[in-house]
Amino acid sequence: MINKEEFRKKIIISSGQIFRRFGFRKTTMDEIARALKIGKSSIYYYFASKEEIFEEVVLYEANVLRNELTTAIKSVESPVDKMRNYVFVRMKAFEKLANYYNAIFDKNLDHFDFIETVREKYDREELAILRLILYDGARKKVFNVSNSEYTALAIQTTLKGLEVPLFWKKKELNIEERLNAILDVLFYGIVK
Amino acid sequence: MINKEEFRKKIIISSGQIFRRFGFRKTTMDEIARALKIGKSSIYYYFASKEEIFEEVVLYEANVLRNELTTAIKSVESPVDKMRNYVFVRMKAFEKLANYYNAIFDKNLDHFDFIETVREKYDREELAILRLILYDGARKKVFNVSNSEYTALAIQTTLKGLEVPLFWKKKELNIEERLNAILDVLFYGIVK
DNA sequence: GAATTATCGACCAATTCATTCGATATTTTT
DNA sequence: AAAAATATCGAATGAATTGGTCGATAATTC
Repeated sequence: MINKEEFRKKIIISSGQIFRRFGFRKTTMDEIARALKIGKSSIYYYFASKEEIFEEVVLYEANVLRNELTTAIKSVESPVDKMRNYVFVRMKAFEKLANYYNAIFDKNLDHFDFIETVREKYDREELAILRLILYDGARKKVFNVSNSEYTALAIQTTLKGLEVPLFWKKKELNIEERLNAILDVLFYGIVK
Repeated sequence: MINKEEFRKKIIISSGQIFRRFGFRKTTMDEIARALKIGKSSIYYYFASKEEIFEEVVLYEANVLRNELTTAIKSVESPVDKMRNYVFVRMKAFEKLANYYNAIFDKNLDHFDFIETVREKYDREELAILRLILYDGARKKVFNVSNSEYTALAIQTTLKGLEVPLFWKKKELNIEERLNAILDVLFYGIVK
């Protein structure tokens, strides 16, 4: 009916929801199998281990976010709108990310470096995107930035600042109400 | 510093958060102890078993909801406002209840009857409250109900209808957006 | 009908977990 | 300050859970 690769993806998506909800340790292979209505041993035909599934879930989820952000940027023309959209979507994504942080920090620390690598890569990409938007905006004289590199770093840091509560309380953030305030602060002094 | 009964309550509140988040099975005594910064064995000085803690958590949480609802009713005068407040608070409470349903259904089915008893009691009380408000409103001629008993049952059934999704998907309901619609439907044909 | 692909039940070793228990602090009472 | 009562904990345990293996056997493809 469907090929192996597709079924792997099916497992990734399904188990992703469980990992997100319960974290790595508290998610059992039995649960993953039950959710897919297959035998537990069948999973090992597609994946070598629980860890492998989890790592692919993280990778997959990172890609989903990447795509959402790319779409958000492409859907508008002006650099100002691009930046606004990016920040908006990225902030909305935190609510989902919150659950992944639980899953990740719950994990045995042995393979923590894998997550770190994924995150570092994501951060580098983000920085490049921000830099590009800012640079373009400066060129078109809608942004008032002298050094796109530094401003990109500043914006990213603000964005990261929103994540900090996730490390402390395992609750969703109330992004909605802060959204406009933060957007204003971010753009104050940048937009001409 | 504080007496035994107070410390029991502390345990109930603290472990309640964990139960709510992970369910009965996935909550460990170690976690409960760690959250309270005490040794695992110390818990058994206050409670006989994990089950006992859980049951008291359910009881406690039911009381919290009870109080919230009572306050919501007492804070206003007219029967119409009372009814509106009750329905509103009860609906808002679902978001919290959603987590408890997870905790409860996750539990071994052996002691399911305990939960059922608690719920039945709660339902009876709710019915009495609704009936009282309706009866009072009818007497004051602000409600157009001929049989408070039946109307109370109808309203409770609608309220319960909102819970059904909790049995299927383990997600919070988006109460907010349905709120006004449902309030309108509920009161349509009742308020004079 | 042989070869390949996919699924599964039964099993295992390792770990996790709730609970027990004796020892020892800490506080209260006498 | 001794005795009694209250409170805390580390270590141990037996039972249950869990990630993973393996051989058998379907189901599908060639």
